[in-house]
Amino acid sequence: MKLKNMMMQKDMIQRLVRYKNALQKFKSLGLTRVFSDNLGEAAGTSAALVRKDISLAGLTVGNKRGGYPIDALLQGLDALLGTDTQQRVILVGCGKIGTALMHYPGFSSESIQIVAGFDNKPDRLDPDAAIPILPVSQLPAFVQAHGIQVAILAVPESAAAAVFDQLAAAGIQGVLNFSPVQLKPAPALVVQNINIALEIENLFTCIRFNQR
Amino acid sequence: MKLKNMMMQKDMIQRLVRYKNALQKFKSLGLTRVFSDNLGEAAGTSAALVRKDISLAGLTVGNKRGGYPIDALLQGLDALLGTDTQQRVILVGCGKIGTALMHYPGFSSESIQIVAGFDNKPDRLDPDAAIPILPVSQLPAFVQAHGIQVAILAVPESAAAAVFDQLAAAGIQGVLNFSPVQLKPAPALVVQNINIALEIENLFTCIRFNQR
DNA sequence: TAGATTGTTAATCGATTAACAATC
DNA sequence: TAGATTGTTAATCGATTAACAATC
Repeated sequence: MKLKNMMMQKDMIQRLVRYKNALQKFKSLGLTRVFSDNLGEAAGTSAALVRKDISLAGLTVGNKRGGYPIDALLQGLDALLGTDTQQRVILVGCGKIGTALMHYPGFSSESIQIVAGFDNKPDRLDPDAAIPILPVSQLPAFVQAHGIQVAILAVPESAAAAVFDQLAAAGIQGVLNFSPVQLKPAPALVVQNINIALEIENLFTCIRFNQR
Repeated sequence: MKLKNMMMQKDMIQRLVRYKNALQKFKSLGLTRVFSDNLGEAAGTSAALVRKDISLAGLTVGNKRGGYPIDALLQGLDALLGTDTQQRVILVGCGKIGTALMHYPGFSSESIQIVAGFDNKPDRLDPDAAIPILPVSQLPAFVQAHGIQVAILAVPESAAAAVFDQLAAAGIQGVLNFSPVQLKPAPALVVQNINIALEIENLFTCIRFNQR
């Protein structure tokens, strides 16, 4: 169960997480084994890459004939990626997008839990709600008290850079950034950007090129 | 103003759009020229890649000494990427995420406009609102009547595949997919996936690897 | 002019794919 | 056994970077 390749980059991690999700789906369907091409299709990659990834991750539980046993592979992936304990997250910025995320049904199924929201607008605060909404000033203490590692950043563009600095200072290690700001890549702080407007612009541009 | 390289892939288009946004920001700051390294930093790439992209896109308006004139470069990019006319989009699935997107402030600034929502739950319908919410059954007619090319897909996982097929059948050419489903890549239909839960899982995994 | 910056070519790097021997 | 599928190595492919001549 050792990595053959110490350096495991974002893309591969992303695929491994996809494999895990796909395997869970297969398992819930009652299957016990998969072939590399099934898994590849389900995860949106090629069979060759599935085999390569599994091999590189040191999870070679495959059988040269009968494919991969789903349970063993899932176990290996869980051990590698971390057991799916509740993944607690805070949400910074409780505007429209933020509040929508607060009750996003897709989270519960992945055992992701938003444990608190933070905002600076007084009328948005609600310290006694099931998911409390607190002033940003209380963020560092909360992060430390609860050992929070990951934050969702859903503040307006104008506030993004400053709030990001506060998150970094508070010891946050991973940020899912919904603001259209290119955050400075502080080392050892993982940032994942989701720029919705940009994605739509890209779509239009890709379409335009398709038409030529 | 011709492409030197006919094949222009998603990544490069994405960067070009980023350059455009960055240049607009620079311009609004009153600047008239930029260097490749400024632009690279603003767009989150390297100076070398900025020069390469600009060259490959056939936009060589640079000056071997004084950098790029912002206006000329913007004009070239606009011609290449398409003028920023209003980019009209429909929204399919008007749950929490959907309604949040409906009034997302980041869209207006990019001249993206959601012109209608579609849903199947009767209590969500609202045909007379500023942004009407219509039954999905009316989608094909609407798409055709208004020449809609791009749809945002924000329906629950269980409905995603079926609705996607309807979109394809209706002639939609680009889909921004918020559902966690790997949609089948119908040719000549561009799909951009945003899987929020997956991104958060990735963050946790990356963090875990950082800590080793 | 001297210095700086582009445009472009060549080198590198890494990721994906192809292919095939091993083997269940 | 024969057939099929993995695990792994070698080949390919493409994207990024490095470097530098051209030149403002």
